[in-house]
Amino acid sequence: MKDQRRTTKRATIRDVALMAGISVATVSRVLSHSTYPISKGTRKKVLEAAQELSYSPNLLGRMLKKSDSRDIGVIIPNISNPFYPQLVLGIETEARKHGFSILLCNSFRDVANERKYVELMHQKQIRGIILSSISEEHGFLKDLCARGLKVVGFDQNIEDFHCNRISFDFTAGAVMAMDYLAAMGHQRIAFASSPLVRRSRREIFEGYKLGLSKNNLPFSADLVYIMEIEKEVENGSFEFDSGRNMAEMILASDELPTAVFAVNDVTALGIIHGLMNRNVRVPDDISVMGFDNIEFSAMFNPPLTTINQPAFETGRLACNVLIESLGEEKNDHVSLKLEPSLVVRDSVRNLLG
Amino acid sequence: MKDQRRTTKRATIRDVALMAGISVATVSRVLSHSTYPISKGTRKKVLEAAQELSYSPNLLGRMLKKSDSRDIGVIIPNISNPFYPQLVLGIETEARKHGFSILLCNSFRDVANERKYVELMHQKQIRGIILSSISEEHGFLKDLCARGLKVVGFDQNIEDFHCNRISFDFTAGAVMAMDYLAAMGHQRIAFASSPLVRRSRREIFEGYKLGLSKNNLPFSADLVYIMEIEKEVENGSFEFDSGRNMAEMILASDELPTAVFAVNDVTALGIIHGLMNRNVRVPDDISVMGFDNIEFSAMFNPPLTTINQPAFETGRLACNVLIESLGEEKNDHVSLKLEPSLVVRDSVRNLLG
DNA sequence: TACTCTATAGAAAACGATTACTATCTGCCG
DNA sequence: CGGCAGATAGTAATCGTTTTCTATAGAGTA
Repeated sequence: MKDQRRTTKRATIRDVALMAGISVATVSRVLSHSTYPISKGTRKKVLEAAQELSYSPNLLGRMLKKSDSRDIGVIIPNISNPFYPQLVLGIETEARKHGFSILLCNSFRDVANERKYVELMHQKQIRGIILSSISEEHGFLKDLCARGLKVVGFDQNIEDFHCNRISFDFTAGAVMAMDYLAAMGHQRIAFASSPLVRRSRREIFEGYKLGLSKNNLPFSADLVYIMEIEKEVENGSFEFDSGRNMAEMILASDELPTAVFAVNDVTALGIIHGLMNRNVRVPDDISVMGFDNIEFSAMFNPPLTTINQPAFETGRLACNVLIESLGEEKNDHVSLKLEPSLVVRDSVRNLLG
Repeated sequence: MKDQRRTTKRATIRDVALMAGISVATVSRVLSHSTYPISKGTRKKVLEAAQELSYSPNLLGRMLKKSDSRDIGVIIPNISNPFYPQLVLGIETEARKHGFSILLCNSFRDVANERKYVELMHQKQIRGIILSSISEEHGFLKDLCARGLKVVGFDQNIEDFHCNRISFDFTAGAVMAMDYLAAMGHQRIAFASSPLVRRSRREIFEGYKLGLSKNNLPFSADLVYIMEIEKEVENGSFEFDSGRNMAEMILASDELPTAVFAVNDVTALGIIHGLMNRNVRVPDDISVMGFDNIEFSAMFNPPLTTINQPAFETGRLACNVLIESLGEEKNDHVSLKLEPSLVVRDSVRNLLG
C-alpha cells in the first residue's frame, strides 16, 4: 500500500526469492502449491514477500514449462446464430469448474478460417478443441490429433476422421414432429427448408419422410419447399426472409397443406409471418412447427411448437468429454448422441379436437 | 509424407536448425519473418527443413520472450443476452484483422467472477481487455492499468476510474423514442422497466422524463411501471415474463395509456404478449415501443418499433480503440459515445393519421 | 556405530522461442 | 593499403517458470 510508485515491471518469482532471501526453487514450490515439503518459516517468508511485491505468476512461463495451456478452443460457425450462445454458455459453465478458459473463434463458415484457427490454437499449445466444423476434409486435423490434440466435434460433417463426438438425433426429432402433427390429425404436411447443404438439414428431411411413412401418410414432392439460394450470411434474417417467401409459395399452391414443418425455428417464424401477412391465421388456418427451440420461439406470437435441441446441455457435455479426454493418454473416442424432445406450444392446431 | 510414424513430440526450432545444419538464431530469423538479412541459400535450407519436419512454432515460447500475447480478453455479463453475440462478433471481426484472438468470459453478473477473470487474463499476459463491467469498485483494475494493462469499458458502471470508454447515449435514445411517440399523437405514454439497478435503465428513464417535458407532456407516476424484483438470471425469459405481468398491471389501471415505452425489446415483447393475451391489439389499441433493436425484434409479430443500439459497431469500435491503445506507451484515454437511431416498424400506431 | 529415511533447501537445467553481441568476410573509400 | 560499413552467421543470454539433481541435517533403525 505504501510504495505505490513501483516500477511498471511486474515482480517475478526471482524478485520474490531475492526479497525473501530464499532460492527460486523453493519460492516456486510454495507459490505453485506443490506437494514438496516446505518448512513453516520458509513458507511464511515467501508468502510475505510475494504479498509485499504483489506477485502474480506469469502463466506463460508456467505453460511453457509444463507445456499445458489451461484453455480450450471453441470454433463455431457464427455466434449470432441463436443456437450457439447457449452452447458456448454450456461450455464455459463446465470449463470454469475445471479452471479452463475458452478461446472463442467464429469460422464464418469459411473452411480456410476454420483451418487457420485450429492451427493457431495448436500453436498456442491448446490441447483441446471443441469444433463445430464445416470443413469436409480433415486431414490436417488428423495430423494434429496424432500429435496429441484432443477434439470434440459435433453434428456437422466430421465423418472422415475419428474423434470424440457429441451428436444430436435430428432424424428422430423430425420423426417426433411428424408423429405429433399426425396425432393432431394433420395429413397434408409441408416441409420447408433452406437448401440441404448441411447435414442437419438433410437429416431432418430424412426424418420428415420417415415420419410420413411411419404414420401412413403419402409423400408428395408438391409439399416440399426447399429454397434454392443459400446465402452464407448467418445473421438469421436470411432464413427468416426465406420463410416468408416460402409462405407465399405455399399459399400459391393448388391444395393447401394443413400444417408446415420448418427445418428450424427462424424459418418457421418467417413462415408464420408470411402467412399472417396474407391474413392466414396460425394455427387456426394453418399449423406451423419449428425445430431447435431457440429461446425466442417461446416469446413469439403465437408461441412456437417445436423440437428441442438442447444447446446448453450439448455444450456442457462437449466440454466434459473434452476435459476428460485431456487426462488420458490413450486415444479412444467417446460418441454421445443427444435425444430430441417435443415442445408443445400454440402454433399447431388439433384437427381432431 | 513418408515417415508418418514420427514421434508425437513436435519439432522445435532446434530440430529444424539441426536438420538444416544451421544455427537456431538464423532459423528463428527466417521463420519469424524477421528483417534480418539472410542469404538465399540458407533461407531455402531452413524452409525446407521446417517443411520436412512440419515445424509449427510454439507461440508460448514466443510470447514469453516478447512478453506479448496476441489475444485480447472479453468479459461480458452473459452471452445469452441477445445484445452480446453481436458485440462479440464485432469485436472478433476487428480482432482477426489484426491477428488477435479473443478470450471470452461470462461474468454472470458476479463481481467475484469478473475480478477473477481480469486477474487471470493479466496472468496470461494479455495486454488488453474489453470489459462490460458490473463491479462498482475498480481499485484492482486501476492497479493493473498502472502496470500496463489496457482496458476498454463500456456503458456500465466504470466511473471511478479512467480508461478507454465506448458508451451509448441511452438518454438521447429514450428522448428520441418519446419524440416519435409524441409525433404520432400519443399523449399518455407509460414507461415499463425492470428495476433501475443498471445505469442503462436509469438513463433511459431519465430520457423518458426528459422526452415528456420536451414534448410538453405531463409526467405522471401512475404511468411508470417498474418491477420490484430483479432476478439476476439473464436468460431473457425473466424480462419477458415481467413484461407480461406489467401488461396486466397496465390493463388494470383506471385510464389506459395509448402507448407504452419499454426499457428494452425483450420487455416490450413480453408486454405485447400480455396485451394480446387479453385481446388488446397492438398497435391498434395500444402502441408499444422497445429499446435495443435486437435482431429478433424485426421478426416479431408485429415487428417492433424500437431504438437501435449498434451492438456490432460498438464491438468493432471497442476492439479498434483497444488495439490502437496497445501500440501506445502513453496512457491517455479515448472516450466515444455512440448515437441511437430510430427504427420504425409496426408496433406504434399513428393517432393523427 | 553405521546406515537408511525423510524433511528441507539450493543450483542448474530445462521449456521454445528471440535477440544482443560477436565474428567473419565482402567490397568500397580515401 | 588501412579502415569502415554491410551482409551473413553463430554464441549465448534471456523471458519466468518448473523440476531434476545434489546436498545437508536430523531422526529412526539395526
